[in-house]
Amino acid sequence: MKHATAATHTNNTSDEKQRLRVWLRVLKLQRQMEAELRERLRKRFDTTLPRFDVLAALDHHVEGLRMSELSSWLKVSNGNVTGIVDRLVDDGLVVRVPVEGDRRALLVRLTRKGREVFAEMASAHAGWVDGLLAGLNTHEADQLLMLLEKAARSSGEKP
Amino acid sequence: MKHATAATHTNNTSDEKQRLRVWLRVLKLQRQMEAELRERLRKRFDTTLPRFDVLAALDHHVEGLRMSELSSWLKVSNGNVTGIVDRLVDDGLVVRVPVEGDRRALLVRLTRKGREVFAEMASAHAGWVDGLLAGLNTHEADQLLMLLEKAARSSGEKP
DNA sequence: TAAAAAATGTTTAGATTTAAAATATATTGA
DNA sequence: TCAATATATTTTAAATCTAAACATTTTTTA
Repeated sequence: MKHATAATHTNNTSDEKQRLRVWLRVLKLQRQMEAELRERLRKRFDTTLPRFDVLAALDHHVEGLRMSELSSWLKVSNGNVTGIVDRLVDDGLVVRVPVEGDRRALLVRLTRKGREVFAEMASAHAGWVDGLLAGLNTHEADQLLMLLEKAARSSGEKP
Repeated sequence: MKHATAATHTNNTSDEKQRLRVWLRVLKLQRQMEAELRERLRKRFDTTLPRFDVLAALDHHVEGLRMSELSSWLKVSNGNVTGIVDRLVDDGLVVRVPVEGDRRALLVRLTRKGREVFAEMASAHAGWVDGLLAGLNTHEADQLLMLLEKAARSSGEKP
């Protein structure tokens, strides 16, 4: 017996185009929201998104993170984090603490001030995101969560 | 008669958290895919994502785009495009053409070489995206498209 | 029509970003 | 031990990015 035609089992052009559209729409949403959030962070807190991201990561990991853990958590390059942390140290929001037993490594931790400042920012930020995505009801947000998770898993496997 | 409780009609904390998770997952997917696509563009074509984006925009608009149209189409800042186009001009992939009747404006257009080079890149790029999102079937991709569109519309209205 | 306002693009200053090289420290193996 | 290797971080070079300042040109308006 013959197999079904290729189109039944493999990707055809229209599927490829559809997935490309998905990717372009992810990009569009991300850029749109990121631009809005960046502007609000700047106007209200005089800070930037990368700094907020670092503070969020450190707030989530109360015990602190090594530089390399920080960069892999944020999915940015290693050297990148150095400059951002430098500025946060200047602002007194984080500190670099030597790691006992490994003089190569440094633990980055929030200061008390850093924790306080971040709490304020995080609250505003969550409200902004909630407002921007207010057009999605609970069911839609659930579905989106699930599909995005599946997409991320897919794109994370392949490479 | 008393009104229903607030939770019935307004966003509660759990909804806010859920929308925040949606945003974080959009970010994660975008960063993951963008990192992968950037690396492949670099290794295979020795180019960058921003340059690819400009070429794509110009390929889509055969008649050419003004600098300001280009930056608003790509949703990046005005001055940003200047440098990227500069480099593409150096590479002979695009040209700046004066606009008749408005000596302030410049039209950016692909050269023949630019069109040829982009065609190759675009084909590979579409294949990469398709591969990265291969874990989504047609129905899921459709749903994702719809939900992302709705999310983008929502986040685009508020501001 | 002359001055003000708006539009277009570039330049500038500062921050972020990656990839790659450099530096410092730790671990391993002969 | 001590050289080779691995790990952690910083530094560097080049590109990108935003916001704001700037120069030109066009449009509006008084």
